Amino acid sequence: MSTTQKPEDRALHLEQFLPYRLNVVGFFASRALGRVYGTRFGIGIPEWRVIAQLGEFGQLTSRDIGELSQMHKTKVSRAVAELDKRGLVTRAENRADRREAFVALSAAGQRLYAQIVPLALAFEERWIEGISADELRVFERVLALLTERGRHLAGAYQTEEA
Amino acid sequence: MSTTQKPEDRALHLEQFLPYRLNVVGFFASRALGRVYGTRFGIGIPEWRVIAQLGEFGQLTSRDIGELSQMHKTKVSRAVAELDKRGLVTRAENRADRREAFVALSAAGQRLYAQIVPLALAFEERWIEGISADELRVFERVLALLTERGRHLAGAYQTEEA
DNA sequence: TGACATTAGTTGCACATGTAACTAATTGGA
DNA sequence: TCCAATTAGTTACATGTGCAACTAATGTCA
Repeated sequence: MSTTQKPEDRALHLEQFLPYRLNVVGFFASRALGRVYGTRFGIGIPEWRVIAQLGEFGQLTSRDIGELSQMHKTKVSRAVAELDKRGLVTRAENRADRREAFVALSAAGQRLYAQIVPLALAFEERWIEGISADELRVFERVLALLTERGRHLAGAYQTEEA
Repeated sequence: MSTTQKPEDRALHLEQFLPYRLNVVGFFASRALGRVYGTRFGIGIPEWRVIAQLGEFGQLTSRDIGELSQMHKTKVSRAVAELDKRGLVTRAENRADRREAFVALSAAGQRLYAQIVPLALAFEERWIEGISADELRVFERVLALLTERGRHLAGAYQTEEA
């Protein structure tokens, strides 16, 4: 017998297994942020993502929001409906294509956005504190690559690009 | 007015926002793996984590499994029950402490584990292919740091360490 | 023009999951 | 010894979410 091992014969250690590790850190991120938004503003992650995109881009259709923030269209639909119910967004039918509607932050929504953004940035700041710029650059580059490959390995949602 | 900006006055770009990015990549990881296990073996992520830990450590209580694999005790309970129903694990009461039970892979479970491990490792391999060892080292170190901080920022489950 | 395909968005349904409450067993003092 | 506190594990309940099916509007092509 050979002592050489095919990569596939290596042992598996879950705590070193990259997909597992990424899932865990993503879970922590989501949970920590959800705690910030939830306790102070009473909104969840999907609602936060909608607000963030509208705050950045001003006016979007639900379809756009879903594509930009990687959310299933039903999740977007429900988040927008919830924000509408709370008066944080407005919906205006596109008269050139009456299937879709332009969603935008209301005045109250803009005030909320202005409150959340500093908290979000401070949260991020505290999280990456002490990590060198060089290391962060490498980390973010690898992360972008893994995300792009992951998107394909995962197989897209119906609504995402084919 | 000063032109200097406090960090908190920076604009927010969701697609650059680290918690968001980590959550997205973690979602892709989970979904891609779930596809592999689900289509070929009919098991989900929680079941896979239980199997992985038992394959690695041989015999564990549900409590241990939850701690090692970062899962809520109810998720572990249900996953173990499901695997038990399929005959993939065995449960043996600990006679020294009859509250808990030792869970282990059955013969069928061990065969399944032996089948899954190469697939999981190949999946990981394909995912990180082409990334230099140096970059990966940096990436994993930063990832470990972010995970540890995220664990605290997220606040622990009831069952995790206080 | 008309028929079929496509798209934006919503909703019914089934399922997964966290919280809280629970049972049963054990531990730790007074 | 006895009672309160703790722990392992399960379950009822409410909620979140994806898929499939749906409606309404638009695009396409003959």
